[in-house]
Amino acid sequence: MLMKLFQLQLLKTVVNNGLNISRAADQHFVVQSAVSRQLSLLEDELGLPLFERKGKRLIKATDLSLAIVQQVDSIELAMENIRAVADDFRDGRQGEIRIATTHMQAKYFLPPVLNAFRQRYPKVKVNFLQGNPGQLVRMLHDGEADIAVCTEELANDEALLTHHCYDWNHALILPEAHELTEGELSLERIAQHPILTYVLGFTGRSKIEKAFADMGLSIDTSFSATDSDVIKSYVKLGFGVGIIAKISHPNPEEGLVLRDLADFFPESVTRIAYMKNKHLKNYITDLVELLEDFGSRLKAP
Amino acid sequence: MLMKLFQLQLLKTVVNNGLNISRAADQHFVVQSAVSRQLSLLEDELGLPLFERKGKRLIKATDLSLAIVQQVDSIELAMENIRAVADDFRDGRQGEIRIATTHMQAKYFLPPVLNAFRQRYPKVKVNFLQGNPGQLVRMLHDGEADIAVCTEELANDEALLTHHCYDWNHALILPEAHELTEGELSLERIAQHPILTYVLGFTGRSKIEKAFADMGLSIDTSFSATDSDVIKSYVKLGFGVGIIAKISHPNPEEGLVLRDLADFFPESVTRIAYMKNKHLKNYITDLVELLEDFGSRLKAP
DNA sequence: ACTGATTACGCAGTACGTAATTATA
DNA sequence: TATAATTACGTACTGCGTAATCAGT
Repeated sequence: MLMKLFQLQLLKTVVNNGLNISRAADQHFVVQSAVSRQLSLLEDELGLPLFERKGKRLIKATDLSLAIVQQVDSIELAMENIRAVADDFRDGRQGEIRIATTHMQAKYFLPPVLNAFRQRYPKVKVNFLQGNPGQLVRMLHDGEADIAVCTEELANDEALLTHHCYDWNHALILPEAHELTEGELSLERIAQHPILTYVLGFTGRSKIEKAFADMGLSIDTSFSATDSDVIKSYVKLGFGVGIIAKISHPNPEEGLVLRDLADFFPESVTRIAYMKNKHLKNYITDLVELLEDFGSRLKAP
Repeated sequence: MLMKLFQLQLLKTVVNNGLNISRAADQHFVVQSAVSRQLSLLEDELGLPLFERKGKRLIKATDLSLAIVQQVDSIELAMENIRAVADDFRDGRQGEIRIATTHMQAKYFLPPVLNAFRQRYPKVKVNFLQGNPGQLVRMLHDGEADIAVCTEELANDEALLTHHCYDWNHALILPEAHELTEGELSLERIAQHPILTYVLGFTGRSKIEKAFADMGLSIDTSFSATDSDVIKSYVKLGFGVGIIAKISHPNPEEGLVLRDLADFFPESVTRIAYMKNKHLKNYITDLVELLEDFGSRLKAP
């Protein structure tokens, strides 16, 4: 086991920085020559090249390098786990939690949950990382976030463990006095108006598309946002009718009318996810439980 | 990440050697004081004790230590994987393979498979590690073996990946001129004789016990062995009737009679197993395929 | 010319070994 | 008294930084 962990980490950083040794050196707070030397030593020990070179320029990472980088990920995770366990034992009531989530969850679902959490763990720092579901998954993989809360994508990733949180439905949000505020609703009627909803990859957008397509209806979705509030604002301004998560309009609001669309789109499921092999600090485990509790209580009256 | 890998490995060795620092030091080819110092430094860094001490004696590993040891396992696996991948790239046609298996597989199923394997990879060294199924699983976990081939236990272990290999049945092995060589067989008739079969935990022994118990029959199993050959020898000497895997008596043999017992005991399944996160060298992957091929061909005439 | 990788050399810090010290069984 | 862990001290080695060199764009 002469192979040093630091050498492996350097390799990872080089590979993840476009094969630029200088940049990698900066990130590890050492000079280029040091990195160059360590990588040479590693190559010597393995008896194989880590890069395809053109003179002194690195052209391409070998398959070996890529395989090593994967293993380094797992090693670094284990190292972080050790630190996390130690933190738990030192003082399980303080620390930090990084929650990757979407705007909708952060604004409409999480506030009461985090309020309860904060009462139990007043010393834990809570950080939000926002992004689309694809980005959230990446954040988990890269160790930038501890847990993710969102609606799509999470279920299909082998490396993730997920918990069910809550089910929700879409709703129509209309300007006051819009013709759709009256009478029986139908996808046909809705399709005749410009539709304001979430950007692709977000909070159930795919289900909306599909429902209209299945009925052979084409819709005008020239306006989309990641964010229910933005959608509501433009609905108010008369840009069209909004389709948003029902829970993102909890209270009646001046100038807006909400109508349920549960009959037209399938239920969406919000889930909690984290990396399978990651050690969850005790307060994170507790937060996951809180999320499940609050989630299941949403259904009940 | 000041935490050094070597420190963590020392900790693991100490924990796995009854908290004896001196012994751990020997295993790593350093002196006691060095280990003692490194562990102190690790404790300082983590800010927590790794052991409960009574004066200068180590009494007990803390939960923290145990958690660390787990993570170290995963780190060491990753390191070995890196070496394995490198070996593959250097020369994928040579190396070593350590097969953990039982006597029955080693003697009656594996020979033709390994013959085929040897022709493809003449330079690969093949090592057998024999043991009972429980030991085989431990060998996989501890990295002493690359793959295991056996009948029981393998299916329930979360950390293992398994492949189906082949199904087999039990058979009765009798001395010539035994009364059971004639007439219709039944568990009742068999139960009237002393039964020679495998020791507990082996090759379907549990299924034998159960079949008799389900019929309310008690059997005399005062003699048992891990090994079909031993059983056969004693059957020949008139110690009783043998129940063995049918495939461990492929050819007629002077003084012995074989009768099928497929109707009385459920089929047993032989499986191939290896650690989920382990990198399999290409020739190991090939061997697994060979095992599956030969296994599936057993059924066909 | 300039960016970026490799090689050469002196220096500092880390970790080992020897040995003395302390504590338990 | 014997075994085993901790502490003290001198030494060797590993790996950094500075700087010079070399190779592409």
